[in-house]
Amino acid sequence: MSDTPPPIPDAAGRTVTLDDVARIAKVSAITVSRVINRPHLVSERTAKRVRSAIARTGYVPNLLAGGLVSQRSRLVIALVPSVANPAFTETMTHLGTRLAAARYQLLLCQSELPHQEESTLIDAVLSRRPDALVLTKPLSTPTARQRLLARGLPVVESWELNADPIEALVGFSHAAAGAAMARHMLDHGYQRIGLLWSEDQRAETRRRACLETLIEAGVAVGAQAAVPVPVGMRHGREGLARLLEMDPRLDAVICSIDLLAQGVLAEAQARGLRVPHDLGVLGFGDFEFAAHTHPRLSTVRVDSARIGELAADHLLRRLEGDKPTSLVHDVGFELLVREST
Amino acid sequence: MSDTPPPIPDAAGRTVTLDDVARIAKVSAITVSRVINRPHLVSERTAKRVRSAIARTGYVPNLLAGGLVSQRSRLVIALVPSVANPAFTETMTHLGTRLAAARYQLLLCQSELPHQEESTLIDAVLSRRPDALVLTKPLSTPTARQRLLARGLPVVESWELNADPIEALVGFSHAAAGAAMARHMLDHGYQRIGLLWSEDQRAETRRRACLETLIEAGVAVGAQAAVPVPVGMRHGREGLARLLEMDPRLDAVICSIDLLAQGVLAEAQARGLRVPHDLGVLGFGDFEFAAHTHPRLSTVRVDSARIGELAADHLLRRLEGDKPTSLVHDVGFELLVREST
DNA sequence: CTGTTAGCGCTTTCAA
DNA sequence: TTGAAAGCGCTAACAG
Repeated sequence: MSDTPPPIPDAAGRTVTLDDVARIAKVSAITVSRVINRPHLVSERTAKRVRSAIARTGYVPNLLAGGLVSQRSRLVIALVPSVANPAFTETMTHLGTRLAAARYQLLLCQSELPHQEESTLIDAVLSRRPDALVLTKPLSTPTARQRLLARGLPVVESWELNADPIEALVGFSHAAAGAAMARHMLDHGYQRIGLLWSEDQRAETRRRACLETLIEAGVAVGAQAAVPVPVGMRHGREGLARLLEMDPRLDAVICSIDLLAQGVLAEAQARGLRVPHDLGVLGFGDFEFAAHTHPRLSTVRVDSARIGELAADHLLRRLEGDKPTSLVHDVGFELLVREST
Repeated sequence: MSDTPPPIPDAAGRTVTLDDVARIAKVSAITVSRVINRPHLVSERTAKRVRSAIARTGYVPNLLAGGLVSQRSRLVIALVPSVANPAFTETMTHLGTRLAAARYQLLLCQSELPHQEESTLIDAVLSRRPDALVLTKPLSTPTARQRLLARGLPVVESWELNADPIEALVGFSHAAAGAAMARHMLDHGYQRIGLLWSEDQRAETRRRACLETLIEAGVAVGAQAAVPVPVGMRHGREGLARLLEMDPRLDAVICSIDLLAQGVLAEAQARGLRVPHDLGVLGFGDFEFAAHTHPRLSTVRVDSARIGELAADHLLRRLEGDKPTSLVHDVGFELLVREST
């Protein structure tokens, strides 16, 4: 059992500190600190000795202490409604990757757990003293907003393009997307359109714009149904059933999100309705599966990865000391016409 | 604009500290601390004054400082491969909810970002001094394991039931699940079975057991194909195509995960194969969509939520000072026979 | 029930 | 290139 080097925690059970390492390497504590954080300030000879001491002791820096004195935690916290929402995964992957490359750690906080109030949650997050925050939706509580403003913390709000960002905004116009969805259906000549929508603020913005465009064009909106979040395929199936009950002659359904569209596809199939011949189906989000359903789903693509990258870039610029330049970046969206419309 | 009370950060731009609050409330710092952390030790009269001072100043505690001295961060970090994997969402929601109820904050760390080495990642996580860790898969690096062991940190490994846990293990036997999947197909009389599998260690464990059971029963495994992670529906569609090329007479396909099975369903449909008549399809995971595909997908259900609850319970017990009782909890699994087999 | 003292582990600042 | 002193903001331990 001597092939793995012995662990050497401290002689007692005490956790190893910078001073312990310093003593072993016969240097001062600050030198050890420099080897870890600013190695270019230390001679290679000394650094080597220190690194060996770190390895032998299994020293792991205490960022609580480091962050307390330096006022930098190298921590970025991102709020996501829940990890169940596939919309944000690409954003988070790219955000995390880019931040990690700059030695910042991204940690995710689920914001839509039961009994969580927004301003309490923000306080809990701020109490960790992150260097920056990423929000996947804008704050609705004024006090929470003020906390961030007061602190001058770098913040990126994302997946939206509302009027009044705290500091930076990376997203797209949900209203424009909703209108584009309507126009697409209009172009394809659909006449009796049903709307299947999730009870979510952003989805609601898309729905309104969509409905307005449809009405302006004089097209009948035969039926509308709302489903609770978090949505699943189940709501898509049940939703189509409800819609068809309200108006059996629907020739198309627009869905607030691909998950619903997928359910609609399944329900249509179960009822022997041919898509797109008997029923056109349009989704939103371009989730991975959308390109591989049968028939393949027409949808709206949002560049989730790019949102993450832009957020990271802004944050990194801010963290390098740049002034809080207010940024509003529209990443746009793209209507993907596949086989379901 | 005077309906929202004025913010009052510090007179200067300095962030508000405990001492500031104490001065305003005319009490000592420790009393403010008590109002926040152990309110039962403070008279209601004093507490009231303090709370009002907190509210007026917008004070947000600094947990870096608090954690440094108290050696408790009230932070639990969970490692998830990536937020893209729906298997863990229920686990994380329930874990987070239960921990929050006990005043612990759960933060998620993505462990499968590019350029992330396991032991480096663990060190980065440990440097935040969390009070506990939850792993969605066991550590493979011996040094990382040792770090945790040495630190005596409460740790739950989950979604597995391997031989040698660091401390606690909540999961199920992937081998048993694989065998059960095979037996199910056998019971239904399938004769030429294809295996579509993702390149993932746990999936591989299930595949082996599945294959073994099939072979023991003397059933032909006509074809096998592996797909890279992260898997998507796309791999399911392409996978069935490859499988059918290898053996056009396949009468069933077992998939390592529901996402693949969903793709197989779509591809079968696109080719005019009727499920389950022409082709039986079995998935794993019982993701939300599985019950709502057409036909509904037979699969293996794992109680993801319960894993999170059990993990939380163990951690909470440990954090209340209990000895590191080694726990191995088998949550089992359930074969859900729906319409695709 | 409230306060005083000391110090957690680290980095900043200044000096050599 | 290295080090000494000071202190970040908070809570444990003890005293009153």
